[in-house]
Amino acid sequence: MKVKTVIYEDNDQLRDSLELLLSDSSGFEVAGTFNNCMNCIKQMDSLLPQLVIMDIDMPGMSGLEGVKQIKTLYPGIRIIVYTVFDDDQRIFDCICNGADGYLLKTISPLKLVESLKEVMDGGTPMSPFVAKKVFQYFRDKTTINADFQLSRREIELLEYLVKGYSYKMIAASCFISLDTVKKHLQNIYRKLHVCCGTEAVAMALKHKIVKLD
Amino acid sequence: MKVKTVIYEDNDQLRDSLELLLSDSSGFEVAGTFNNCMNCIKQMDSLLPQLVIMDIDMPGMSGLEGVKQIKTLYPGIRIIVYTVFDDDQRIFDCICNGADGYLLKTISPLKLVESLKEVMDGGTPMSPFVAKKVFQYFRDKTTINADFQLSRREIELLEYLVKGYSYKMIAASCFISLDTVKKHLQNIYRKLHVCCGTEAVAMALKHKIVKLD
DNA sequence: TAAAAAATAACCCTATCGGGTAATTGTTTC
DNA sequence: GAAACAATTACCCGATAGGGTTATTTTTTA
Repeated sequence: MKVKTVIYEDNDQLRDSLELLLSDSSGFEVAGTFNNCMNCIKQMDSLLPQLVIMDIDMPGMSGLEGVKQIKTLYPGIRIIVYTVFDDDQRIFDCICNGADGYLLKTISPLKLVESLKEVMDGGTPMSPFVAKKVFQYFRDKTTINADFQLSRREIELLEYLVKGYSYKMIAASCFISLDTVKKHLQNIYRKLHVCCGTEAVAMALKHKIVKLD
Repeated sequence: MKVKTVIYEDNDQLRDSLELLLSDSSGFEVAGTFNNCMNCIKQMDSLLPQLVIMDIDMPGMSGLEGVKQIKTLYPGIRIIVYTVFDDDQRIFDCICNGADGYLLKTISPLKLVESLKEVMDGGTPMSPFVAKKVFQYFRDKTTINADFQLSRREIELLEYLVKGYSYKMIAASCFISLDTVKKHLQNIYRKLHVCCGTEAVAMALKHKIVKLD
């Protein structure tokens, strides 16, 4: 049983090359090729493919929007983004909108076919450069950039503040006086270099001093 | 020039197999093999490898800790995590601590050697299952879970609040009266189901209504 | 064009916030 | 054992936050 595939690619030559490549490759059957994805939902309705190869930069509607629409209505259809763009924004947008793989056009035809097979096996193929960006993203996002030298007690009070507790509620929860709460918060604001509670909450969450569930 | 490699793996049989596999493979040279990574830094100091293959579950010190220590002192050494564990926590911890690849032990010897070559070419090899988890993580993390029906203006004011602006400062920045600011924030608090500014900031950041840089 | 929603503004009022100053008790750390 | 630090409490005081009520204008939507 061959994999029913639809190709979205606005470059005529490349689109024909892709069709030829897949027709030659045992395992794939090209059900349709289009130079834009403005009617992608209608095309999905009528062609019911198992796999979509999607370019990003196309006239009318971007491939990103196409991925979003198709995945919303047909979450089972596998979508491989195939593009020249390697910037963080587009990569992460496509992933978040449901792409099952992200391949740069620098990939060899052999690797491309391998990747298409991989995605039909439930895998998530991506170009090495994309994989690197994804790993880097995790490292950047989880690195705690600052040590504000807050004491254990101060962090505890800060957690209550993030939860939206008033000074009075914090005092009751910690079994300490209101004045002590004020003193602690005052020290916390000084250490965080902020001047009010709202800013302290933003700072605490930004630097992951306290976590949200 | 062969790639100088060190192997950390507490299963004696597997460790020997790995050494044999890499010795057979043109391109790699095993500089040392160990059944724990308690002295990994000293071993790095003396062996100065280009590549480390790291198991996670080892006696004494976990491979995760090993990755962290080695990457802190020798960021240039490539580290491939090679393990049976496929849970989110361990995968993401290893990535965040600097692993350059994450391979499950279900991988074939051929693919393993390919992946080691890939990482030395600057790539980031990972098992298909790991790639899937990573993509899924992005989708989960960026999905906005709630629609609070805030107007454009309300979101604008909320952004100022997150920055730590006082009501008065917001009024000045938006060129509106203090009373209008109060009214807007009152509506915002009602829509977010919170009762004060600090809680609103936490809610706004939690649900990504506003972003931090 | 009518209705609904968003944005604007004013007034009143009280609880809370948050800074300053000063002092007492335990705990670490050197 | 002295010194430094963390945690605690108290008092004073002014600015701010935030709720209630009412009303006008502008923009959006049906």
